[in-house]
Amino acid sequence: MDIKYKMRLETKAKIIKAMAHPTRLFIVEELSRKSHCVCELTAMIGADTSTVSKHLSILKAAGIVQDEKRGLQVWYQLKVPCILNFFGCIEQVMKSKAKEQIALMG
Amino acid sequence: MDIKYKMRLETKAKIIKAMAHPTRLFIVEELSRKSHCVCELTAMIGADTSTVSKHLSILKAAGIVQDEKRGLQVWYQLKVPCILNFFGCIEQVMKSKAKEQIALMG
DNA sequence: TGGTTGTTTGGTAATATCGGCAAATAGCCA
DNA sequence: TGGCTATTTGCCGATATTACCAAACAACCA
Repeated sequence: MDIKYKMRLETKAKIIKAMAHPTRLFIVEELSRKSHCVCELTAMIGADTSTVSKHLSILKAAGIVQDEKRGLQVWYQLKVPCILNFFGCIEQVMKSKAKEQIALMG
Repeated sequence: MDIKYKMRLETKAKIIKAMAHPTRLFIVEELSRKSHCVCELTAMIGADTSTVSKHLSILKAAGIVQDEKRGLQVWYQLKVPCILNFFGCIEQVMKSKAKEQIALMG
């Protein structure tokens, strides 16, 4: 495991970690449908504005979303739609786990 | 955001979080090539056996890998190959970020 | 310019994650 | 059975993440 490969793994892990939070997952799913301003997302999530803003900055730093200032508001949009393909796989993991649960009970 | 959807998001986040670590990412990549026992992975990673074992148990709990006892050794294999599709997207994010860096430098 | 609204940043306390050591456990073999 | 090897579990200090409040910033408008 050379240093270069190690750094690559760390970079990848950071990007994945950016999505490893329920709120940020929600944001990504919502932005996959359409762009939203921080105020809209805050209303949907029901947390403090600063909390939502920080989640967005994490997603932005990871390169997953991008922002654009429009007057007073800041609008966010999904930058990498391929992220969505991934969700299908996650669902598959969930289904597989559910099946095992049932098998264990049967 | 009803409670059921919230729980679903938390479950998904847990699965993603399981991969959001360089060592666990390495394990997933290695297991995508072939099965390995804990001892092999430990040698490749160069950390304490207990540390590697814990990473494996996190991946197992998430439903990403499965284990099988063979004598003294425990062999792990990737359970959900679709996870690999995701890595392509992560690389895309990395490339997009790299491009921006270059653009910024002019 | 001063006030208002939308967003980000700084500080802080609660909680979670991580890695290594030591001890426990499991399976093999003499 | 006792010893040996491979793995897991318990514990603990160090570090990271999270959410909220308060304060700072930015852009608009009267």
